[in-house]
Amino acid sequence: MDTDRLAKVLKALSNPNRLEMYLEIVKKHEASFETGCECLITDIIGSMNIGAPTVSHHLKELANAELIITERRGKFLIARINEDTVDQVNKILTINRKKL
Amino acid sequence: MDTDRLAKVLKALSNPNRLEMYLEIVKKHEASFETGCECLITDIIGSMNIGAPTVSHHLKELANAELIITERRGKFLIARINEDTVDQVNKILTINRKKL
DNA sequence: TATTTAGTTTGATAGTTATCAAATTGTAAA
DNA sequence: TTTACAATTTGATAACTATCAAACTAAATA
Repeated sequence: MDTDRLAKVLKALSNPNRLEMYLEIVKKHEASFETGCECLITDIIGSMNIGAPTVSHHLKELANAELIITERRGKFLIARINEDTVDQVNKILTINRKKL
Repeated sequence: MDTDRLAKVLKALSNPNRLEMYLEIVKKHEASFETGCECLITDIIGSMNIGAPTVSHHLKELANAELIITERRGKFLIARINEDTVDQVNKILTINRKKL
């Protein structure tokens, strides 16, 4: 991942509401290993203090940055984490300390 | 670190030029374990395609986010990484996978 | 088919920001 | 003390963005 691409990913996470959404999706993602549950967008819209159009906008930003993948489940929309992107970001941002 | 604070840190890294500066400082920081060298801002100003006022502005954003610490060395300015902040950010952004 | 529910699109606005040129400050060297 | 170098401040501008209301589309259900 080059610097421009990384900057775009971080920009997608740089808005407080969007970051909160992302972290919520991560939480559901982590829990899903145990529960098998999926992250319903309708719950996010319900729990946040911003309107549906804004949530929709933020979702698209996160998907555009390839941080999440969205999918329709009948009437609902679900979001999943794109672990690949997250792992790459973490690798770049980690400080390589002197080997002991 | 709460969500708002994290968003601010990520915002500081969300501009391509600022991110490039930051990664440059990290690189010098990592090398310094071997070389003992410090990161001179004058080198960054010389190597980037933006003017000194913009570099100065970006530096302040990075320092404000507590990602770096700046210090005068006579005529020059040096920058150091604030490992604490970086470690905290990484911890939050890492996905906790199911234990085997 | 009519109605409700879930989410999107569009258009507008207020606020933010990256950048530069010009002027300025602080420090060292001649 | 003059000169040169390093970086900051100020003021301006163009571009971007978070948000909302209103209108819309898609899917399920009555």
